[in-house]
Amino acid sequence: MVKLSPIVACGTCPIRHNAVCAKCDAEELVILEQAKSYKTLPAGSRLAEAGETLSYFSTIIEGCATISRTLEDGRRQTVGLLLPSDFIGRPGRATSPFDVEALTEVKLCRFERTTFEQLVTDTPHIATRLLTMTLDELDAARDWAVVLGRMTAREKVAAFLVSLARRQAGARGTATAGGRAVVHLPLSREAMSDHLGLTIETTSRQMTALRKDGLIETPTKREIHIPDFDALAFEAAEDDDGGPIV
Amino acid sequence: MVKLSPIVACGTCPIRHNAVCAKCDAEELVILEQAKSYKTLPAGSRLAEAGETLSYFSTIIEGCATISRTLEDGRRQTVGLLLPSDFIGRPGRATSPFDVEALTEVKLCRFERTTFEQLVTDTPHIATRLLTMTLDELDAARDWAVVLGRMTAREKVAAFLVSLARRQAGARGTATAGGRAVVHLPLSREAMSDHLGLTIETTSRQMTALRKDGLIETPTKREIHIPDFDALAFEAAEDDDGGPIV
DNA sequence: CGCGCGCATTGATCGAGATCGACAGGCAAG
DNA sequence: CTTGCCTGTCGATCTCGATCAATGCGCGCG
Repeated sequence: MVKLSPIVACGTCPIRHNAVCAKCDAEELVILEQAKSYKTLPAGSRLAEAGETLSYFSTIIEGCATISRTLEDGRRQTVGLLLPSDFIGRPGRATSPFDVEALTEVKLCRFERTTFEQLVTDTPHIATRLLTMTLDELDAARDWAVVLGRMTAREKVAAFLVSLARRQAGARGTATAGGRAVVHLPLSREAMSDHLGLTIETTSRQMTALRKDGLIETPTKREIHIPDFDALAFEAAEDDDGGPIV
Repeated sequence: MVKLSPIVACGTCPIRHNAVCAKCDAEELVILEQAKSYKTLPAGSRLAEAGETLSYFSTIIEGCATISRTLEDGRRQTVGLLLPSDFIGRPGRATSPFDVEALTEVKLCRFERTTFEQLVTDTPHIATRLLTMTLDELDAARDWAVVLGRMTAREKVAAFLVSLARRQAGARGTATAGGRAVVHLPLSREAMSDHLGLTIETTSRQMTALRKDGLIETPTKREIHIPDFDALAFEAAEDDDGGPIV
């Protein structure tokens, strides 16, 4: 029986593989090994284009990418942020209705889409694993809709930093609640604003305001220190369930 | 082999069942028949409360419900709209991070959650079916994030009416594109505003503005006629893929 | 009937965030 | 070094949607 723990270490990749693991199911690994390849792409690469057929599904090993849509008049909204261990691909679907774009250089562990699909068909319990991942993404997307629909600019920025801190802390296995936290911003102010539904000026102003209020420190533009994590989380107007938001 | 078509007619319910069908897999039906029950609940009923354990998963047969979150200070954001044939339940999870509330009287076809979970475990290809549904929900949630993040009040209202018209037309099997369309609003102005991330006043004003511009007609408050569907869709600033948005 | 109540609409005003403009710092090319 | 470009920050002003408030309207009920 395959393990369904959220992070599955694999002999080859340092990061979880979302479907298979050498330790639990050798046969599945064989199927995917022959279709697996590593690839590094520079910042700005289109990992997927809305409507275009994907050749590969991938796990992000390093770097950061966004899922976004651009309207005809240029307005852009990011609807998802992809960090290491996140999966790019929609089992059962060859295309995506959104663009996926690398914000930084990204290292990918790729699988040929058709082979991956075949694996899902042949070993149906893997669909259960993918279902769990998709439900997590759905929760995250809906959480973010609350931020987009009902929060002020200050709350949006705070919520973003808090959620990013949680995800990065989770990846490093360090704790966040209570004390200090450090966030590395893999996004430009523009990319942040696209995610928050704000302009870059407003995002910039809110960052300055949070700094002046002592809620964050900015040694460099891309590095954020959070002296009191709970205080920043309070600014984000979080409700009862303190789960991750991005 | 179970059919994976989007609508699966069942001998008992008039609406698709998302997992089983008498015509394709008798054994699965037996498992669920013993756990199946019909229930009608009045408007305002809580079908699920954030964090509370669900006893049943359900398919909506008639009526309308929302998936929403309420912040401590009272701000509310609807993150999903449930119409007939939609499914309430998260396979593999006993709780939901959001509230599900009936906006109108709803007729449900319910399954005991534990029995349903057992069915998913025992017949793994059903997980594939559920994965497809969840990916659709994810797309819809992200589509709506674009509306919440980057659209004006007028565009939000237009986008909502257009998406509702598409869903209702799809349920009735009537065409929309090109000509007239009729929408029945199952929501109050307040519920609409919660969904759109607006206040009721702004929603109301935009409705009158659309009426004065001849884009909609409002014989009653809950009935909307769309004389030129494409013209309204244009107001919604739709981009390339004209898929459903809610 | 009149009354109260809930929902929707409309008006007047306010303010948060967008917009427009200017400037500073970093950095690569010349 | 200067020049140009890109990103980020900050100021001034405008505007869209929120807020506060009043009115209309349908409906059940005493």
